[in-house]
Amino acid sequence: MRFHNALIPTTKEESAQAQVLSHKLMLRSGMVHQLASGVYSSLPLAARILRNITQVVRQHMDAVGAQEVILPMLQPLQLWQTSDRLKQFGPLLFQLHDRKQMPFCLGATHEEVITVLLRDCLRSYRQLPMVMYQIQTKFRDEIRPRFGVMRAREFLMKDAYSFTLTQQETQTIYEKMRQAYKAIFADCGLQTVVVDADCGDMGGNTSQEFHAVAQSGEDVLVFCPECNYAANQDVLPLDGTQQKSPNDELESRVDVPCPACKHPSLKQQRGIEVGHIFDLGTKYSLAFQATLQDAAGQQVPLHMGCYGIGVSRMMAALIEQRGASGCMCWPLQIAPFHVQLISLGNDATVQQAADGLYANLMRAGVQVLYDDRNEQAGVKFNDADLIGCPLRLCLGKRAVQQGQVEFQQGPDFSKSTQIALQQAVEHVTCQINDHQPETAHLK
RNA sequence: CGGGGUGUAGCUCAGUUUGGUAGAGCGCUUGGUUCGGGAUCAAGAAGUCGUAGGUUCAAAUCCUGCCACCCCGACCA
Repeated sequence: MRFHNALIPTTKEESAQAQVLSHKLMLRSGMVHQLASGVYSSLPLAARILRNITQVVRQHMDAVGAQEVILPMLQPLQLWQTSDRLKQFGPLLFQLHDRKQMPFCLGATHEEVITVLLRDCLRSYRQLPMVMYQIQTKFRDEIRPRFGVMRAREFLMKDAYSFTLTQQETQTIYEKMRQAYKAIFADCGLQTVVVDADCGDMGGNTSQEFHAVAQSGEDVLVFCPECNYAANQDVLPLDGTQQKSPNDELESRVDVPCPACKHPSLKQQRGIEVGHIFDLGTKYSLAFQATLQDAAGQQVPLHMGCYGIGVSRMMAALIEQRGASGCMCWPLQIAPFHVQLISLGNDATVQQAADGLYANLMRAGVQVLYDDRNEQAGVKFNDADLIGCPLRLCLGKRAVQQGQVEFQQGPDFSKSTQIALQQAVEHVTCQINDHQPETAHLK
């Protein structure tokens, strides 16, 4: 993509609206544009990043045998009455009416829809287990949208639902999904931890959350320094005197005994919830009479699990973990472009060389953002820092005369190496092909 | 929903106290000099001052209602 006619409206000044790093950086780098509170357009950079994240998600979901579907965003409100969720979830739903005054809502989540679908379409228990997933926009009229796409009213989510005949089978799939989730976050270069969580409005028995550890996180997590107990602080019984939030420090502690090993205090950290998995039990299958005959000829309600990933929130979480004021470096597999190619000055030979290199990179299948604008070096470098492509190629007059190009690799762009112009494409493709997804630390 | 704050050019803001014909910087357009970390000179375009009503000879400025957005709390991926 050539920069001069790309929709990448970077800005020198910071928006007054943004408070957290990821929001500031997304606005400054021209990734997103706010249309209303909690409602954002994704510009080309963000769209490409989201596409890359969803690609990783699809790979892992397909690998565990989940089947991709597309469920309706428009849902009859009646479904939510049937599942008895209208009371708790009602205010969160965007509700509307069709021309006959039938009440509808925009999909905030899809347990009801998927249960009805599988109830009507499953023929035999022999088809089980079955796992369905979709990647779709969700609508929630959040009490308080904030921090840009971090808590938006319209956001991109991957939601999956599993159906089995027994609780044990659900447990097996739950564990498979847990492993898949770890792999997804690791492949995306996001450092996450898994903690025990509250089931909330979803209902069901067990649930665990995946958190990207970050100081700007909205959740407080607790960890036992002795055993491997880890939980969202919400599930701990705290009295008013105990310190609820870990102030400004990255880590702090709370004097509550570990529920697992009775160690007298727990470590606290903040996290951004990027994934949540639930064992739903039979709550929805009972409500919608989603049953099948088992081998003994008995009608039994299906056991369900559900598994969500906040795709657009992951994008923000990556910036929180990897960004700094005015600069970012995306993991190669998620980056909007592999390479940012920068031509410096308006010398004709430089431009010619850069045009040629751009064409060759494109031909080799490299995703490249070519800054072909007639701008000062400083402008181009600053924009490159903001956009955060992990590889950078820089062509100046001196280098071109010597048949060389400057190569840089994030996150430390202060170092650079000179490589022969002729070898540049090969060098870059090697970097891309040899790249191993960064393995994030997992608990 | 309660508490706090902000709405003036595409963006960041001044001007509001004390009413008197709309300002700056950045960005944008045209031309010149520059060209490896947001350069510079000259000329220019751009605003129903969130919105509706009121007070007044006169309102961005004073009064009332409404709306939007941001921040602090309960909710969630």
